[in-house]
Amino acid sequence: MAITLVIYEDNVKLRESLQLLLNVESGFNVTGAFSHCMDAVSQMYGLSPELVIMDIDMPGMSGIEGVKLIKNTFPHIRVIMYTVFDDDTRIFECICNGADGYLLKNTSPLKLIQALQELSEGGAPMSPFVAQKVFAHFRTSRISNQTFNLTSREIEILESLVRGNSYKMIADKSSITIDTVKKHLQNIYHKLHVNCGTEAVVKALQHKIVHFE
Amino acid sequence: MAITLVIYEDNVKLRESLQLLLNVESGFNVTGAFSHCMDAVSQMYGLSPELVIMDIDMPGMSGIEGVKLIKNTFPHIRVIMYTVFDDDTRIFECICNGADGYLLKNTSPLKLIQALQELSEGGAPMSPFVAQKVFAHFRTSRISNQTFNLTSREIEILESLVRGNSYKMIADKSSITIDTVKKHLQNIYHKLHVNCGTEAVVKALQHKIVHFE
DNA sequence: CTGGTACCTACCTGATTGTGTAATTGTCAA
DNA sequence: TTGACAATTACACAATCAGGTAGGTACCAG
Repeated sequence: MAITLVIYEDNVKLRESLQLLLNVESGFNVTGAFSHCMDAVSQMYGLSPELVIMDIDMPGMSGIEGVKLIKNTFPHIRVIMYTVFDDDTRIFECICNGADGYLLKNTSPLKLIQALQELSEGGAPMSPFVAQKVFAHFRTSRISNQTFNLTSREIEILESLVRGNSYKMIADKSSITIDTVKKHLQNIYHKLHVNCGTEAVVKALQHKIVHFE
Repeated sequence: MAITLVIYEDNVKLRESLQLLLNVESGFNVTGAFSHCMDAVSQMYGLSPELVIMDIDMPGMSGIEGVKLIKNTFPHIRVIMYTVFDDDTRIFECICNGADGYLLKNTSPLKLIQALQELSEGGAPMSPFVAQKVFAHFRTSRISNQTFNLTSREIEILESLVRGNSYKMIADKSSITIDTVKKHLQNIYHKLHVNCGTEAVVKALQHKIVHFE
């Protein structure tokens, strides 16, 4: 069962090369290849491919807009960016717009094929350079939770609170009594310099002591 | 030129399997395999491998601590997590501590080898499930505030709640009675499909209905 | 003008949350 | 071994929160 895909790439030569490469490669079936993504919605509707390869620099509408257009209406279609641009701004904008992968154009044909395979399996293939930037982003956006000196047990309780559990539910999940939960939260509130659960939740999320689901 | 690597994994069978697999595979050379990472610093100093495979659940010191230990002193050594844990907290903590990749233990030997190759080339190999979580982290603002249809008054009340105000304080600030505040919040909870203030706060921040100060 | 919606108020009831004090156990380091 | 600290439990009291019910005003669209 071949994986169907559509290509958006304004460079004719590259577009035709990709099309040829992937159609020769067993396992893929290029059902469409276009020089711009302004008609992406109707094209997705007509072709309903599994994957989309999206260039950024195209006439009329950029691929950054294109990926948003596609993912807003067809969130199940997996879109990978394929571009020469490796700056933070474009990378993060594409990911925020729903891109599922990000390949630089210096990628070898073999790696490209591996990436598309990975993409169809639910992965998020990235060129090494891009992957580094993505990981680096996590390490900078972190205001060490060390400053609050919460114990692991306290973090557990706090996380439970953030997940929307009541004292009673926290008690059950952590196999302790409700009074102990109260005590822990009291200590947590002091350590976080807050006065109630609501504030504690905000602070926990803000300082990434606990993450969104 | 074989890629040198060290394995930290407390399960004897798995550790020996990995060692065997990777030593047979041309291109790799396992120069060390240990059941805990408490002596990682001296081991890194002695063996100076290019890559490290790090389990999380190990006696004494967890791999989460281990990766921090290694990366703090040897930032050039590339460390990939290899674990059964797929929760947000552990994943993000490992990345923040400097992990360069994150593989789940259900990964096939072939994929493992590909991942190690990718790791040594500067990439950040991740299991598909992990990759999705990492990408999802960038997209917290994608769900439109419109979907909840909160009125401006309700957003005002909700924001006040997020800022840590009690019902009474909200009532004062918005110049309404405490009973009205309750009624508004009741409506807000219904619209957000939550059952308490804590959950409402999380949802408000997650979907950027209200922003951090 | 009638219905829908946002907004506001009030009251009642029960559950939950937050604070204080006090005590026990285990671990770890000086 | 003593002291510090994490984790635990308990009880009591006050404050706050959440649900339900029942109304009232104002404004806008059919």
